[in-house]
Amino acid sequence: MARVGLDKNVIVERAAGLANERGLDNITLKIIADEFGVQSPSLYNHINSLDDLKKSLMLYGWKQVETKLLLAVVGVSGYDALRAMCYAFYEYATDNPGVFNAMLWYNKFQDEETHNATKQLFGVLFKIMGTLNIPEETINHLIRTFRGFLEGYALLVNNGAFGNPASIKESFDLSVEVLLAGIQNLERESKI
Amino acid sequence: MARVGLDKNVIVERAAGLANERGLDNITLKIIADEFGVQSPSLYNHINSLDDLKKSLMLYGWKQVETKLLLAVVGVSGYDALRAMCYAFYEYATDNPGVFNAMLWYNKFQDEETHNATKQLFGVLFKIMGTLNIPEETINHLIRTFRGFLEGYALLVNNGAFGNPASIKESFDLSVEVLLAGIQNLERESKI
DNA sequence: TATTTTAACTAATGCGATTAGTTTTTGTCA
DNA sequence: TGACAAAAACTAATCGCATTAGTTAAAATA
Repeated sequence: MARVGLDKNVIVERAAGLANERGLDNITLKIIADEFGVQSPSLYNHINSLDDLKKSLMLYGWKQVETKLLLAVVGVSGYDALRAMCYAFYEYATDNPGVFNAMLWYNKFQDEETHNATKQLFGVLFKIMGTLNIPEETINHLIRTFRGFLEGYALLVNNGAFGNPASIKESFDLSVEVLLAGIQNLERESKI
Repeated sequence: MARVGLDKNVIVERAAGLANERGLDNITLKIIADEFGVQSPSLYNHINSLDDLKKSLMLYGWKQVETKLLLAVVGVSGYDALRAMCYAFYEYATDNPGVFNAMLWYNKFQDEETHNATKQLFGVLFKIMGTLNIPEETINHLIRTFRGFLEGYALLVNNGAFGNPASIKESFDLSVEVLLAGIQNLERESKI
């Protein structure tokens, strides 16, 4: 009955690793508990439920993504900054498929905490697109455009939905250019 | 012990309705069996497992989407046809959130049967983009672009990930125009 | 009409999340 | 230092679910 020194952070981090290895849907409290050499009910001293743990996983992921994306735009501006953020997000999502799934599904938990996890990220996006003379309302729309595409594309990649693996990177490259060119085009034609 | 007259199709259709109402993750064999006034093990005379049922749900969804999208492009061509398909897909995905989830997740079951469910759809997409003078290889990339965006955006909408519901439609409208303009732009600059 | 097949049934297993109640460790305060 | 309170582990038990095995009755077929 020696204490292991668990706490929520440790559990979330281990769960993140397991989710990435085995898939989010395949992790159980039993599996996590075994990792720590502990009985599964013991985890309830640190978490409220499996759903609670998955929500923590979601927040953990968004915080990591935020950090990664903010780093990616240091010293870059305009369309290049947007491009860099797309690549950084894609890299995180495909490197961390389990955590990414939690980020995806648990959008439904959107609340104050979630909001805070991505506050800076939104701030930076507004700044970047602001320098491109895109009005605020349009920026809100375009963030959704990128988010939809990036989450969707990464999800398809992670689930092996694309037959030919060789060209997945090329498809992503082209997709990003299409999005950026589309924004430029609408801007030029003053449709934005 | 009167027979109810179940078969796989009936079960799949009922499961589709339940999934749309309650969410894919919340349907159980018990719930489906109750709907038919039958014990849950009885379902095993018609399906192999819950996973098998979800796979059927995925195929069912893709077939419905195919039909809907093919209808949407009757009498329309070029970029207008692409636009029409985007809207048709989005409508199906948001009208049928449960089935759409099955379509999404069960990409991993990609096999001959799945392939057949969307064969015509791909054919039509190639035809449409072919008339826009887009080379075949690029068409393959662009289908992925659209698929990523459409599935991702619909997923975010279905999960309530966007705060302000009022402007969700506007964001979609703009997103589609960005994509179409992006393709046009790259084409004009001969980058495709 | 007899027989085979099919589709329902009941009973049972096993797994996972979760809860309740118990014991032991650890940290705190007199 | 020693009692005590809090925290973290434990065991035992419940409940709901998917799934399997074996049984019975209805339908289809010969």
